[in-house]
This record gives sequence, C-alpha cells and structure tokens, in this order.
Amino acid sequence: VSPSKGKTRKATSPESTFDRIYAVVRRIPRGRVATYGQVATVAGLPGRARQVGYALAALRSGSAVPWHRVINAQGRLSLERTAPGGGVVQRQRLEREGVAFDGGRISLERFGWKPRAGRRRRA
DNA sequence: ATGCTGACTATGT
DNA sequence: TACATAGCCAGCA
Repeated sequence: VSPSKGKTRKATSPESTFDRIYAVVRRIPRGRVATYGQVATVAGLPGRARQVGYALAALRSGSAVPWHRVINAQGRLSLERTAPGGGVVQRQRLEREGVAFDGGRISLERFGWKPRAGRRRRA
C-alpha cells in the first residue's frame, strides 16, 4: 500500500524474500505453531531458517503477521533469547490460542502446523 | 563495495 | 546438556 516507493528488488522476484516469509507466516492457523525452518521451506527458501528470524525481527507492531506462531525447532521461543521479556508476550498470545507449554516447551507434534502443499478439494 | 550484526538449524565434541 | 562451527541473506554505516 505504498505506491510511491522505489522498488530496487530483483526483477526476477515480484516480492522480496521477507515478503514471501510474511505471506507464509500469515497462513499459520490460530492455535498452531511453525518453526523458522518450516516457514522457510514452505516459503520456498529451504535452509534459510535464519532469514525467517531476521524477517520477523524486521516486523513492526501493528503488522498483520502472526509472528508469535513462529518458534524454533526446539519448541521454544527464540525471541526470549534476544528480547528480554519479549518472550512473555509471545507465550501469552499462544496460550490464549490454546497452545500449551510443557516445561516451557511446545509440543510440535501436537501444535505444529501441517501445511498442505496442493490441498486437493475433497479428495 | 566491504564489514558487522542478527527471532535459526544440524552436526560434532 | 552446553558450546563451537558452518551455511544463509538483508539492512546499515
């Protein structure tokens, strides 16, 4: 929604890497969580989990991206490591959606997001 | 253009 | 379990 913003991106990609990541994170359903690596893979950026973290770090409050649904591969909140207290907010948001913390950890088996690649309609 | 830094992950010690 | 290492990309001075 910023029509007058110069686009110095690659002509090959209509959107920046970060935008692709945000698009995927936005698809994570409520009450579910995804790991950085998973988001990267779904976004078509396999092996770039780190970039996902950087993309989320670049987010600003008010964004429509459910960043709190992205956790690390250990089922923990990476945000807590960098932003003291920030992890508390993330945890509360998740618990409010029904995501349970077991020993400070989230069970990816139970709450992990299982995206469907081609999602066929009714078999 | 170069160098630093930063919400990751898998692997090895 | 904890620490170190390598791979990855974007934004800023």
